[in-house]
Amino acid sequence: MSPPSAPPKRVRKSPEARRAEIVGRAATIALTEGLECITMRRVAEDLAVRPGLISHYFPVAEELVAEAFGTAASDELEELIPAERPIGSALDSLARFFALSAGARYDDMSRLWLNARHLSRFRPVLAERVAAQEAAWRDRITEVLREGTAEGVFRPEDPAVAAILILVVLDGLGVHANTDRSNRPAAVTNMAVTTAERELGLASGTLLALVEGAAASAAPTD
Amino acid sequence: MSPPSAPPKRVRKSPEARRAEIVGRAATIALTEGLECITMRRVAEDLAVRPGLISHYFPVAEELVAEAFGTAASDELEELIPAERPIGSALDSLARFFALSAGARYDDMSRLWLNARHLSRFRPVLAERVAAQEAAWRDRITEVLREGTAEGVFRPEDPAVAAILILVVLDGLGVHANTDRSNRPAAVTNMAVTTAERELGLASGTLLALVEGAAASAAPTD
DNA sequence: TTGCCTATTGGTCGAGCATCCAATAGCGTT
DNA sequence: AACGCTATTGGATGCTCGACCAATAGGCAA
Repeated sequence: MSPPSAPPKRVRKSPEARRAEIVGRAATIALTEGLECITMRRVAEDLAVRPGLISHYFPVAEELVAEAFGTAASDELEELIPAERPIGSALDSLARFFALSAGARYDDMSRLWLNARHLSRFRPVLAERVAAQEAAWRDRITEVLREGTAEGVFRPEDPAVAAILILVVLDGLGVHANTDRSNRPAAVTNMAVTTAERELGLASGTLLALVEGAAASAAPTD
Repeated sequence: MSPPSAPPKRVRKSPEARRAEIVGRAATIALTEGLECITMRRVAEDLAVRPGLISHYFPVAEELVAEAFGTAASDELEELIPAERPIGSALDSLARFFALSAGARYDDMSRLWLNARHLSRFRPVLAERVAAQEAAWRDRITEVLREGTAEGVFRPEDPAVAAILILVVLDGLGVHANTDRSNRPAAVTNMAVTTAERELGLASGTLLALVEGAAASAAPTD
C-alpha cells in the first residue's frame, strides 16, 4: 500500500486546456445527468482535482453551468445542421436534421433543453445562453429554409415563421417524450415533419420519405 | 412591546383543514415561484407555523411537492374544461379552452408544467403525478373531441391522436414562451388552434374566430 | 541549474435543506 | 371541571452546496 500521507501528484496544465477540460466534463454531466448535477465538487471529482481548482476557473458556479449548456447546445446544432454544407442540398439538410432529431441520441439534448429552460428561471446568466442558443438554432434552420426557397424546393410564406413552427413542434414532442414516449401513434411522432411539409408547401409525404431514408442510412437497421 | 419570551399562540386545527391549508399554500408557491421553492421552512413561514408541523403532515418532502402540483394542475384543468359542461357544446368548450390557455393566467400553469416535467427526472413520486395529470388532460380533451364528433361538428381521424397533437403544440408554445414571448408572429401564436382546425376537419378560421370571441368576452378589452 | 510565476491544493466557513424527537399545550370528551 | 389525546412546538443533527484564502509545488524562462 501507499504510505499514509502520500502527497497526491499534481498535474499542471495550461489554463486553456484545463478550462476546456472542465467545460467538456460539465457538458457531459449536463447531457447525462442534468444541469443541477454540475457541481464544483462533482466536476472536480470526475477530473481528479480539488474543488478549489474549479472555482479558480469559474469563480461563480453559474458561469460554468451556462458555459456547459452553451457548449453542448452549439455542438449538437453543428452535428444536426453543419454550418458548412454543400450548396443545393437544402432538402437533404432538412431531412438529415429531422432524421437525427428523431434518433435516440437527440433525446438527451431534448431533455437538456427542457432542463435549461426551466433552470433559466433562477439563473440569469444561463437564461442569456439559452436565449442565444435558441436564436442560433432558429437562425440556422431559417438559413436552410431560405436556401431551399432560393433553390425552388420550398415555398414558405415566411421562412422565419416556418422555422419557429418547426422548433415549437419539436420542443413540444420533446417535453412529451419525457413522460410517455411509449406506444405513440405515428401521426404524433411525425408531427414535426408533417408541419414542415405543410409550412414549406411540400407534397404530403415527400419529406417524410426522405427523412426515413436518411434515418435508415444513418443507423443501418443493425 | 411584548415580553422577551412571549410564548407564541398555538392554533390547533383539524388534520384535514391543516392538510388542505398546507397543500393550498404549496400549490400557490408552485405556481408563482416554482416547485423547488416548496420547502418545509418556506411553507411553514407562510402559514405562521413551525417547520416540524409540515413534516408531521408530510414526512417526506417530495410527497408535498407532488400533491401541490397535482392540486394546481387538476384545478386548472377544471377551470379550462369543466367536467360538467352543457351537452351539445363541444365546439364552445374547445374554443373556451383555447381562449383561456392563451391568457396571461395560464402562463403560470404552463411554466409549472415545464417545471414539473423537468423535476420529474429526479423525483419519482412527482413523476407519477405528472403522468397522471397528463393523462387527465389528454383524456378530457379527448372527451370533448368525441362529443363534438358525435354532434357532427368534428371529423377527426382519431380523437385521441388529435388530443395529443393539440397538447404537444400547446406545450411547445409554452416552453418557447418562456424565453421569447415578445413580438411573436400571429401564425405562431395561433398554431394550436390551427392544428386543431386541421386535425378536426374544420374550415380554416372557423375555430379561430370562436376562440377570439371567447377571449374577448372573458376579458372585455378593459 | 536556479528562480519566479501561478496553477493547484487543502482546509474552512456559513447558509439552506430534510429529517427526527421529546416536551408542550389546545380542545373535545367525560 | 378535570382528563387524555394529539396537534404543535423548539431544538438538534447531519447533509450538500458555493465561496474564500493562505500555503504549496509544477514547470517555463533566465
